[in-house]
Amino acid sequence: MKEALAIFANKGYHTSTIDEIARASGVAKGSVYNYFESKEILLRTLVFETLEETAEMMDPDHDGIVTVEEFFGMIRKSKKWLVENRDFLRLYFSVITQPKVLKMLEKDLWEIISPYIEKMKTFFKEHGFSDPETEVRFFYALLDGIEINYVLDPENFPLDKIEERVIRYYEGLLK
Amino acid sequence: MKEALAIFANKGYHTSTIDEIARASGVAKGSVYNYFESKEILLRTLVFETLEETAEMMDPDHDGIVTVEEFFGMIRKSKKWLVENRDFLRLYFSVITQPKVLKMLEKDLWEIISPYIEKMKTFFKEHGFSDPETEVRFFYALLDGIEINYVLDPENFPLDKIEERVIRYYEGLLK
Amino acid sequence: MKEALAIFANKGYHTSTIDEIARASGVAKGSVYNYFESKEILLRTLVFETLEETAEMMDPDHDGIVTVEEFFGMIRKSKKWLVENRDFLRLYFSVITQPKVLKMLEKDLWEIISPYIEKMKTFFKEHGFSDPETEVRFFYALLDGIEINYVLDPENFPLDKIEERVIRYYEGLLK
Amino acid sequence: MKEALAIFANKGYHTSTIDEIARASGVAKGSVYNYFESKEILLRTLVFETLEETAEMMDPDHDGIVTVEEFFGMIRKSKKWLVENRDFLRLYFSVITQPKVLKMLEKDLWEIISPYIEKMKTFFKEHGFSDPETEVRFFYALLDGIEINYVLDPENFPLDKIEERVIRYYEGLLK
DNA sequence: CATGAATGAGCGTTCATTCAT
DNA sequence: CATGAATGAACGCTCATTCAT
Repeated sequence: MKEALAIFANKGYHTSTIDEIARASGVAKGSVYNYFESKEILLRTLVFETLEETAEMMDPDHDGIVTVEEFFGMIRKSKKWLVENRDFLRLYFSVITQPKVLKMLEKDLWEIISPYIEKMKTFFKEHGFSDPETEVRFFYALLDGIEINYVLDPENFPLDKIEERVIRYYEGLLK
Repeated sequence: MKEALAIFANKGYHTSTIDEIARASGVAKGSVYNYFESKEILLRTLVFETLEETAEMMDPDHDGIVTVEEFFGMIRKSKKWLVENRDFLRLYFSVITQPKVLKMLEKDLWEIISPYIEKMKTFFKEHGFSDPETEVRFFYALLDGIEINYVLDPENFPLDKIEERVIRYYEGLLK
Repeated sequence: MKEALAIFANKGYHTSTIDEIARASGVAKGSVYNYFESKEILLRTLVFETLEETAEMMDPDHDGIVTVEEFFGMIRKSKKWLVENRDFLRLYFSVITQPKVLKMLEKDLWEIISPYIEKMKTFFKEHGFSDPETEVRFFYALLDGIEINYVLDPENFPLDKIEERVIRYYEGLLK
Repeated sequence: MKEALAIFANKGYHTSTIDEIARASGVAKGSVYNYFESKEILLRTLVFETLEETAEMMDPDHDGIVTVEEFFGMIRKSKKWLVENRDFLRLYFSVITQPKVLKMLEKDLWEIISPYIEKMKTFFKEHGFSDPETEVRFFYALLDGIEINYVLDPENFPLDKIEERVIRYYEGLLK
């Protein structure tokens, strides 16, 4: 799976071949099929496991209430993760923008993501935002936008400055 | 090209076939090759022409100075365009996140986009932002994030509310 | 036809396209079909006309009897023609060695060639060769071999010396 | 490869299809590509392997000196081989006369052939020929001419008589 | 008679998947 | 459970040929 991730991320799903992945992993092509029913399921498994790990790691709260510190902590953790997982994120974006693939993933993706959305909704609500629903969407849109811009041009995108910009912005809103 | 756009957008570049596009367009497979040297060039042409049109249409200023009204006008136009061009945008995102394809497009994309970035940089500078460079990046990241979220889930994404949210935010900053 | 010859000779029949030939000739693709029913017939016509011209030009005798001088004259003329028609000869060899094409040409080729064989048979017979039939075959095989060797490597094949070698050989036999 | 040879020889390289070769060989089309990277490489491999085998088999001398007996033996072996390998030879001639293909083969061909040319040059030199270089060229041109005439019309070409004719000729020269 | 856009059959090649060993 | 040869459906692309203008 490690090799598959690297290859999918660098060449794109359709342009990567099972043969390539097998060779890079040091196993025979046939062996890949002992672990994954199909190329699509390999991708799916790959994306999910990473996503679940990430989600867990990123969980801003482990007790049910998101504090302001946890909120900012999460933003900083996001950035760190982003830098360390460029490859995955590029793959992720390329996958979710492939209509067919999206369909196959979206239900499960939603299950991973929705609890976070709920928690953030509560967080914004408790800090006096009049439309927490929209606020969450706005917040995640902003993060997604930053991620995609970083992933597409990691050399030039001023990630640190943007991070500070985001934090200062929410500091203003949350105080 | 219209059919190609629809098909590429709905099925993804690699999953779409020339035969399909030809049939949908009511011409023979071979005829496609009278107009486009290859599948890749069809895609490229498609993306570029739409992008150039859009860029021109979206130009916030036609005199050299971006006013505050033009800035907000541009945001509103963006939203309108976004709604009307879901298909294209889905294709666009799926294309720029495909590593190989990106390489083939990036130089030319940059040529289309960079003038806008420059203008916006000047705009933010003249309105007293201390780091206009970062501000532009932040602004475009936000727009990209909104776009991608809308495109991936147009039914549920509260585009209107988000638009108002963005406008109110920049009103606060620009007054 | 001139352009077709050049192109067929340089790229081979199957690798050359009608489009290419039309463009090189300064006419439209469709026009080619006003003069030649098909690509194959263009080739056929080409080969034949050149072959007939050549045959006529090469005719060692115009009165029915081949003299020794005419015989040697013909050898010299052959060489001259060979140098001037490398292109055609390469095409010719590539064509007659293509089984399918051969079948389509062989009957007509034979009609062009056989009178010469007959004349040469008589020539050798009258000069005391015990097996004129074999002698003619030997003679033409020798010429063909020289031609093919020259055509395949015109820079290095010592055509002049070989010509002298052949002439001296037959001088020995014919005196 | 056996089937490929037969098919290439009988239909010509460009007119033969991989599908046909696969079917004749009793394997699937895709399997051909497990053994040969491309149609061109299949052809190349085919020609080379046969050529190398032949060259080795035809080697007139195994000790460094070509004797007169070995010389005549080689001519006789040539004839035998020629009769048994009509197919290959037809393919061979059709290949070397295809301009493009020639380019791709010529360097390697030369490496196979040139040692024989050298040996023959020495042979003719040691038997008192004033211009061994030309003599070798003449000799091989004669053989090539015979081969091509035989291959193009095996039913009628008097191969045995020609062989005797050649041998008698060189007996005259070498005594 | 010239044109060149349109056609579509056909081919080389790829690659996910299977399965006998 | 590992292997990798075999499979064949599928696709991009070519090009001889046609025909309406």
